[in-house]
Amino acid sequence: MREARGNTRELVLDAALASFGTAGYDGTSLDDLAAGLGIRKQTILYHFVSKRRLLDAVVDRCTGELTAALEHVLSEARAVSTSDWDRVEAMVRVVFRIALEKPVLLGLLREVSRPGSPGAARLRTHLEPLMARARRWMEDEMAAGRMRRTDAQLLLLSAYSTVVGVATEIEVLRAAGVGPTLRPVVQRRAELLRFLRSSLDLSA
Amino acid sequence: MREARGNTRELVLDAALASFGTAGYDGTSLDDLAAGLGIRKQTILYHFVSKRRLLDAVVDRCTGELTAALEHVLSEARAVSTSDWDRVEAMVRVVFRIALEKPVLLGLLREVSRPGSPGAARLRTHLEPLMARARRWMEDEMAAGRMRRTDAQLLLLSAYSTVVGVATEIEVLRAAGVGPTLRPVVQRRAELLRFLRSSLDLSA
DNA sequence: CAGGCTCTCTACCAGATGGTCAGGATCAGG
DNA sequence: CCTGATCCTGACCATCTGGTAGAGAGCCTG
Repeated sequence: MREARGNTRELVLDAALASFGTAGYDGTSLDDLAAGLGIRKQTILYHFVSKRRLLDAVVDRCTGELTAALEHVLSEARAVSTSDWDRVEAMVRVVFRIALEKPVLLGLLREVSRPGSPGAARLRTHLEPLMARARRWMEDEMAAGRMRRTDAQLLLLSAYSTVVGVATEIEVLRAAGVGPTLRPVVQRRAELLRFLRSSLDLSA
Repeated sequence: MREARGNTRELVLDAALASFGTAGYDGTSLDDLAAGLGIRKQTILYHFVSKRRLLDAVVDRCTGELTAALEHVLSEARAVSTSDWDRVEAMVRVVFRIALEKPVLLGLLREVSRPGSPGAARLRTHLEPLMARARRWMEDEMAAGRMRRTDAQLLLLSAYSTVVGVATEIEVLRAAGVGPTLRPVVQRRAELLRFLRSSLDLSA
């Protein structure tokens, strides 16, 4: 029996992302995952050797998407505008857009960023270059006197967790029945930007 | 065979808190939990009927501790000072102190606050009265013109998630090897207070 | 001492879990 | 038409899971 595809891998990745992001890694069974796809568990194992490697593959794809989106918006912003603040704002916007369009991705991030979680290490190795790059940028800005001088690493981690926190909050709101209204999201984004701006103390 | 105690229940609760907070609910097995205590799993089930109820008990105790600490600091602050802002600040301080002293508690909160997690409902029922109370207070403040008029529920949820986010961040820092230095924590707390102050727009 | 209560244990179970193995179906190329 | 590669599956397995049944040990009370 050979179905239409070639895309089974992708389908499995999608389903795995959804399940890992909502039920968690331990809360996901290969049998359930397969059943949801009308497939047998052995098929999953054929494509991804083990459950652990399936998680790795999911993390790889997601961080890939994320960094690609960030790269894209960065290069675009660099082409159009000269202001550093515009670039920061663009990045925040893209993170929020992702959070709205693909909420499961936030769930996965939450699941996999727990210290001690399988895949936490992998996430870190993927995010490390981004962090390093941002840190270098901030240190340059500080050296040039365009940014208030503080601990770049700390501020960066703080900004990261705040952005992710706010984005996650959207999910909480949705779960609390606040509904798909866009207003609170926009409001929160504005507040966050204000906060970041004062933290960074950028001369716009 | 009867050992020295009567405190087995408490020991199990402690261990369960630690395991649920780090490995998660699904990632915790009663056998491992028992083995860590030099005990058989059936003893755990004797005290807490089922794994699910064990989680409930852990959540109950933790939210109990938390609300007790908040109540305490609130009543104390009310006795000593007259300023609303002092009370807010005192509450933030107590949350940070808890986060530093009992980091596992944050882990549990993180685990159990995931939408769809078992015990999420229970957490909500425990936190609801606190939230309602805070909302009433904020609405009073707004009515009296001492606070900028916005969506109280939204602002509250935002403040909650920010506080918890920052407190959790301490754990992330610790995991990243930033060490038990107090400086970043104090710095973050100061930033957070500044942020809350501007959000609330309290006339101190 | 008898009998009950509290606490912990051994023994056991049915179901689910991740994973292995061998084989069946389909297709491309020689 | 044969062969090998790709993709998928049924049968099977060892292990672990939460949970049950029952017994025995220490303790208190009548």
